[in-house]
Amino acid sequence: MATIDDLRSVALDEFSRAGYLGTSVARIAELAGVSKSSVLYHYASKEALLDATIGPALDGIEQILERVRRGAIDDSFVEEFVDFLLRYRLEVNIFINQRRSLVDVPVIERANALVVRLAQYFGESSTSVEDRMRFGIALGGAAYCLATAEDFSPDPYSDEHVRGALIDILSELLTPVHTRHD
Amino acid sequence: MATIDDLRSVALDEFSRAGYLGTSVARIAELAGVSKSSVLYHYASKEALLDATIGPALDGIEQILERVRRGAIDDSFVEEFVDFLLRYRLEVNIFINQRRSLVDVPVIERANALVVRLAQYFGESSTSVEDRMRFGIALGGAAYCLATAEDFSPDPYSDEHVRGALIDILSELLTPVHTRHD
DNA sequence: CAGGATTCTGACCGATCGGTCAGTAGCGTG
DNA sequence: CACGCTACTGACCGATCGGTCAGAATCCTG
Repeated sequence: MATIDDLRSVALDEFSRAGYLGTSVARIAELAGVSKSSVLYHYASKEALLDATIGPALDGIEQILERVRRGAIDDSFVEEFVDFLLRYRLEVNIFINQRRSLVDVPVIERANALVVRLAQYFGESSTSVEDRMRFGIALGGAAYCLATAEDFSPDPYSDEHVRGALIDILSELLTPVHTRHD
Repeated sequence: MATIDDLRSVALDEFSRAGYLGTSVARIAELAGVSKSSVLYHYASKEALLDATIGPALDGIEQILERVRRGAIDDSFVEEFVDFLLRYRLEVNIFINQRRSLVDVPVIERANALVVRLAQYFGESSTSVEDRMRFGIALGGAAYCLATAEDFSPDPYSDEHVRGALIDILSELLTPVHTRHD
């Protein structure tokens, strides 16, 4: 169904731009060119729509977690992580920036748990404050940067350009101090 | 008046935690132990309360801008910038994470303009994508990290510890590539 | 104590919210 | 054509939103 995908696409844009609480079901319906009732026909509730919107991105995080769990964090991991951020930039922006205001929403709690688990992998090798903050800055900063890039620059940069820059910066950030000082 | 300051303090916490849209005037009144009418007696509107909440932090940004305009960005600038982030961590978190969902609020538009101006100072010396992203990651990442630190770690680190780590990380991030490669 | 200003409150308002429901339009198949 | 299923809609609901207002409580000062 084209409508279902359209609704999810519209919801993704609006949930990221105006926020989940700042986006009404009627607004999504208006942007998609259907009635509010039609939105709630395809998706049982506004929450179910959020679920469908960021669900795939959460599955992507689980894949990354599985990969981290198996092997160590090497250079190719940063590359894969950046590709994930680029692919799901709006979804990541949603559950990074709005997770604290949507504590009672199940899918957000799932996102919270995943992010915490991911953060733990970075924190367990080194319990220093700085290394923990490096991961937080990398994640929160990249999410902020990718979602608001068009606000600061009129013409968006090419994805390849942004990808290269992000890999450089995040490699620098996520490489622990003790390995850099070898 | 203790009540007025209490209300602003409560509003600061809630606007940062649950978001401006996710915080009702009644909720603020409940947390402050007064009636909703009393809140709207001291502050003409919910928007005026937001104004009083993040206004001082915006004044702080203007001071930083003035300093940047006068002199170059040196090591002590990062230190001052970190102190600003630590002092106004909740306020910064509010207008960094919610500025896109509150586009019609005047005080948020003021914050937007200030952040854009600050970003321009970093972008004008180098128009490269990477240098622009470095500033975005530093600002968005630090705001995210400082506001959500307690979510990931049960016991908060001391401010001095966080301050030192943040200065290290942001110095590394904000030092342009061309100077590092000298 | 008297009285005016300040502080505070409950009752109420229109608007908007997410969600329900009965009903209809369209479409493919027998 | 007739049937059944999917897609869709307008009307409506209770709840909550920000905000208003008349009046009560409190406080300060003469």
